[in-house]
Amino acid sequence: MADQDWLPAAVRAAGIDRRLKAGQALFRLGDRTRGLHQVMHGRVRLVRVDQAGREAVLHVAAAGDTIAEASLFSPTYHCDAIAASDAVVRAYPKAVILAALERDPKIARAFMAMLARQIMSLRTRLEQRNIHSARDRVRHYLALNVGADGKTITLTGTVKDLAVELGLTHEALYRTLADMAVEGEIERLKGKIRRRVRPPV
Amino acid sequence: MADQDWLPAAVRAAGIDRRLKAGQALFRLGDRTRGLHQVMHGRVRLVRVDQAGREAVLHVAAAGDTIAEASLFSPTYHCDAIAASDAVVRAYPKAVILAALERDPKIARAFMAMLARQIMSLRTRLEQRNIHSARDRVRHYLALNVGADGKTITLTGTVKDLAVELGLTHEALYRTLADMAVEGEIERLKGKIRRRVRPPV
DNA sequence: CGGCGTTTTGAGAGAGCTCAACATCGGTGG
DNA sequence: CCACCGATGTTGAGCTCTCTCAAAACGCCG
Repeated sequence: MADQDWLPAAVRAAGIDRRLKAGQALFRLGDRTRGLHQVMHGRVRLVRVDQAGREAVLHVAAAGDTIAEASLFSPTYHCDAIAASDAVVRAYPKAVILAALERDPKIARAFMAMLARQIMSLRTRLEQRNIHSARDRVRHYLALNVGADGKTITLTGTVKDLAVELGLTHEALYRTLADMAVEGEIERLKGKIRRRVRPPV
Repeated sequence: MADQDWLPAAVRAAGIDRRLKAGQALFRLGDRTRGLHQVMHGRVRLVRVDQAGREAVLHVAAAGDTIAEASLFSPTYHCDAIAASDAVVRAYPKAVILAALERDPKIARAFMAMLARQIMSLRTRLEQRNIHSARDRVRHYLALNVGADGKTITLTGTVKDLAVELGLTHEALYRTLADMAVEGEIERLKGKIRRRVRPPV
């Protein structure tokens, strides 16, 4: 989640930085929870791997985001955290965070609000996965990620990454984007997609 | 979430009951949030409806569960709540809840833990939706919902309901269950499914 | 320039969806 | 008590869409 502002200065001071290479694991499912992590630089994927070896991306944390807030209340992590790029992650000891939450209702409230936002975000993603058509799934994504102008979407990574996030194969996504571009529903720019409000007939 | 125990007696006393008929809406996406709801009797579905009219079930709350915890921090609801059966729902005013959370760190902590559990549960469902094969999706569900004996799963509703929760058509689910039963992977009982550890060759 | 990952296009197959028909069960009312 | 009715449960057949496997063009970086 982007809003890490609830972290009080006293807690931030207790953070310990750790450097990760792309592909390196910050923690694995089942590991004992050490505390709260905050991405300082780079990006970290939260994933679960099923027995077929398929990766389900639960969340992609960018610089500023915190990771594993839910694990503060759990003895072990419930997913893998893998660096999506070279990254720097700051760890805050569990006890320090919990103490801060106990002490200051304002901090606690901000934390709860952040958890609540995560719940809403996860529900939105669950809704997205209920959409069967690749095109509609893309439309859903675009609608939720338009910028302030209401028509430009900035891609956070490669199209391949987006495919994983959307739960599509990259081929299917490429084809869908190509079709939509041909039909004038979208324009494809460098690292961006522009939605056209009215596709030309 | 099943754990509503964090609700202090003072707050519970402020609850106002409301009776819903099957299919009736408790609230709709976009409505102004009034507070926290707790299902006293019956079941309530949290759903989002896409433009194609397809319903994505985000959560099914049973008796004792609370609803819309996340909406305490949001001005409007972000999904629909529809009674899945005749139901009784108790509403707690937002201000009362927030005051209790502010006052008592223990309550706050219990609330945070519940939000955290919801996040984990949603992530598990997201993982489930990443499984393509109907059979593997059923297996995933069964594995996560076995009872204490490690092999019996109690169905909470109809098979049709389960199909919706799994994101499958009811036909596909019926067929999958039938196949699994024929091959001896499961046994189907009245309202229950029993997993067989070793399918006979 | 060579290598690697992304982007792109092609062809085929499989799995679930859709439409359709029918069986089954529980409740309701004559 | 039985006929009726609606919803659930069940099975069939065809189709569509995405996945899978394959191959090639492109772009970037050492």
